Amino acid sequence: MTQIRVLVVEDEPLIAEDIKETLDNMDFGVSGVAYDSRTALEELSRNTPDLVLLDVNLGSEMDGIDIAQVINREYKIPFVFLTSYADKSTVDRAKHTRPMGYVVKPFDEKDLFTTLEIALYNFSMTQPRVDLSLARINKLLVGNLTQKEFEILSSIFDGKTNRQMAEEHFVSVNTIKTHIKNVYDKLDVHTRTQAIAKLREMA
Amino acid sequence: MTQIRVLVVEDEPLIAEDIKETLDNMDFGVSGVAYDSRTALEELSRNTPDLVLLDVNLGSEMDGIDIAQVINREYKIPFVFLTSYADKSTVDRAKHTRPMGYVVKPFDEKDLFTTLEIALYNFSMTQPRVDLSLARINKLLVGNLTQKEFEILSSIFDGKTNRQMAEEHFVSVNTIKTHIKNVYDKLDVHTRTQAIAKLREMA
DNA sequence: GCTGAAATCACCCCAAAGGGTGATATTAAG
DNA sequence: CTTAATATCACCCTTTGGGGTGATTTCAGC
Repeated sequence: MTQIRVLVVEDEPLIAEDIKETLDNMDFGVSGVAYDSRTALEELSRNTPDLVLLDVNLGSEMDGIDIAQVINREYKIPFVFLTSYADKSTVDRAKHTRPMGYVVKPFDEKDLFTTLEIALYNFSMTQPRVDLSLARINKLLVGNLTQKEFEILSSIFDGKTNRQMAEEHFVSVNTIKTHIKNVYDKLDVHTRTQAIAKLREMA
Repeated sequence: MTQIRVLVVEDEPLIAEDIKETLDNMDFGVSGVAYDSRTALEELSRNTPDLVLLDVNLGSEMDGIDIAQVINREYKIPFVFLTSYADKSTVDRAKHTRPMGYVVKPFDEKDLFTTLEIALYNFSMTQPRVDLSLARINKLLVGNLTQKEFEILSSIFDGKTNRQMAEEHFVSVNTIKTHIKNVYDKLDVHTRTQAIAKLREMA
């Protein structure tokens, strides 16, 4: 199973270890752990993950929110904030970075999993296509759709017609129809609106 | 403009007044304010609102969660919890009542508005038809769709075909098609998937 | 009692979507 | 090297959906 690669940015080594262990037992793989912002930025550029778990309060010059801004500007991958307490002004600042989710410490294993899952799903649905991670996200969340099938499903989600998709992908309408047929089979639906409803209920 | 009628259940008179003022300046009308659970239940039966803003911690025998259960059982209208602090076990209990949203005190005006809006929208989309309040919800959120048009739009959202809708509404497919045409005109779209996308972006 | 909005339905036509089958080229994995 | 998965396309046919027009009924508001 292709795993989602998660970068954990957390200055408390004990908590970081806890998270790492928890993630290892799920369908998520830890691509790296950073105890400070500098290491986090290095990890991002050298070993770009599919998702970042980001502690808001780091002991270093840059805090989690600063890193979030870098991610938005340069990497365009989803991230989820880790917070120990709900300081209102910090939460307000954090909100503006449009995180895909929040996890409150001490975290619950199941909650963590669900939050990451939903974060990935929503991200994949709302962001401009990020082909690199699409296949992985899809494998974890939707089932066995291929990359192409997933892209086409996303287009359906956006309200595109078969003709539009054909033009965008530089293929014939017949090809699009074939992909859609496969999607329907895999999702066990018969129309595009049913497919959309199915996606919604899976989120 | 037909207003959404909101019942405010909050034992702190000062906060209750604050909320009332805030709501009065929006497209929401306050149908009543209850300082305790008994009054809340009376208001619910005598003057049923479209939505309830529910403080979790009331000073009385029943707390907000108990009231939420009554609402789910007997009124089937959406409600949003008001909480001052995020006590984990309370939040867990609250979650099981399937609230349509949470507002944390001290609340932000804009947040309150958005939360209520989304609560109404999601409720209208996920619950079995609640015809009484649908027209109002629709007027506030969607525009000028008639009640029937809105119901049909909801069915499209659920992935129904025209034939299915016709059977459910005991009318001909032609009638359904006419309604759909009107919906498309009003939403300025041309296909059902576009209509769904439009609804999503409005939420 | 007239007006207008809403809901009902019937035609028409054409475009789009769905379902079945089969074929081919490429690539990844064993 | 062989196999399986993926992506590509064609052809068929049927169902569904979308657009245009016009008609009737009902009901609330003026």
